[in-house]
Amino acid sequence: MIVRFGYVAMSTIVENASPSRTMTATNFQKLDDREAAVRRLERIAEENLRNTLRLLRHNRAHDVHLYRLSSKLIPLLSHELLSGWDPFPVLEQPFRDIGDYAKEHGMRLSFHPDHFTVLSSPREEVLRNSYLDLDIHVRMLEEMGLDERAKCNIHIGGAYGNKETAAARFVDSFKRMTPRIQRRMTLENDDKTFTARETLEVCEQLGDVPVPMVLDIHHHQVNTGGDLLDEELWTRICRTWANQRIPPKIHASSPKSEKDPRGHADYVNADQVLTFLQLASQTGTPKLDVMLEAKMKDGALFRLMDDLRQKEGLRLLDQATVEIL
DNA sequence: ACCTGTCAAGTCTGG
DNA sequence: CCAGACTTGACAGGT
Repeated sequence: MIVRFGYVAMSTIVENASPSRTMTATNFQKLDDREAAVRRLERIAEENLRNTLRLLRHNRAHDVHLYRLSSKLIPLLSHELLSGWDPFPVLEQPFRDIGDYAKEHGMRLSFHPDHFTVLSSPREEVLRNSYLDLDIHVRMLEEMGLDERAKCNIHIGGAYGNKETAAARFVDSFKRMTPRIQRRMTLENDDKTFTARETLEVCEQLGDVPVPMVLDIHHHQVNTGGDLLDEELWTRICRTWANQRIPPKIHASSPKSEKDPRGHADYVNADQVLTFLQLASQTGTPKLDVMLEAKMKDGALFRLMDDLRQKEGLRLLDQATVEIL
């Protein structure tokens, strides 16, 4: 089994390369000249996109083929203060540059809209904003010229006292979206509410619109729902990735401490990751992508590779890829 | 240069 | 019904 590793949004190695610079809404309002303020937002967005491209070059130099884009590339986009603002024409070239580079080097890019995107919400306004947010994320992938293999990953959302009705509401809200958005989505189990099996069941319920599931092995560890992560569960998860033209993806991170097991540690424990990789390899998974969610970002990735180098039963293919033997 | 409280957005808990 | 926690990188304003 071939396993590629990636990291999220920012680098702890490349300096001054934030893809998430922003401006607060209060500060935007303080500026007298609205036109100038809007141009400043556009400059920040350009800089975020330029830094994203810098990070992709860094990734290329270190064989990292997997990267999650920052959701904060364009500050205050979709904020009501900026209704009517369309920054995309100005940002056309920087978006395309990112997409071109990613395609040229076979990189897998994704987004993870944050926890304000909640399709299980009973509140109409929350749902409407969630739709808008997803639309924007998909729009950015389209501006990059990336095909449907570039996904947006979200959680099921809140339970509101009744997980079953919440899940049903999620399914309903999901089905109301256009195929254009639906085909870009993946669903991930969370650390408090929807377990791996429950998330998988939602994916399976959406059957006619195939929605792959991203398994987060750390979330599963702190929210098992009593289920064992075994070959059967993994095989079912893999089935959601059939016909996607991309390998299944998982998220990996380690508990911050015993006191805060849900928090993310600086680095990732190699043995825990390896245990899962061996399970996946045994089920006959040919390829797997692993997104690391550690505080030290790419620093954690390279440390993990160093740690894996010492282990039996695998070999390093390059700086960010291993083969499980 | 460095430190601290605050930030657009949601949900859950506890008072 | 409302305040605070949760969680995170970055701002904003202070020293």
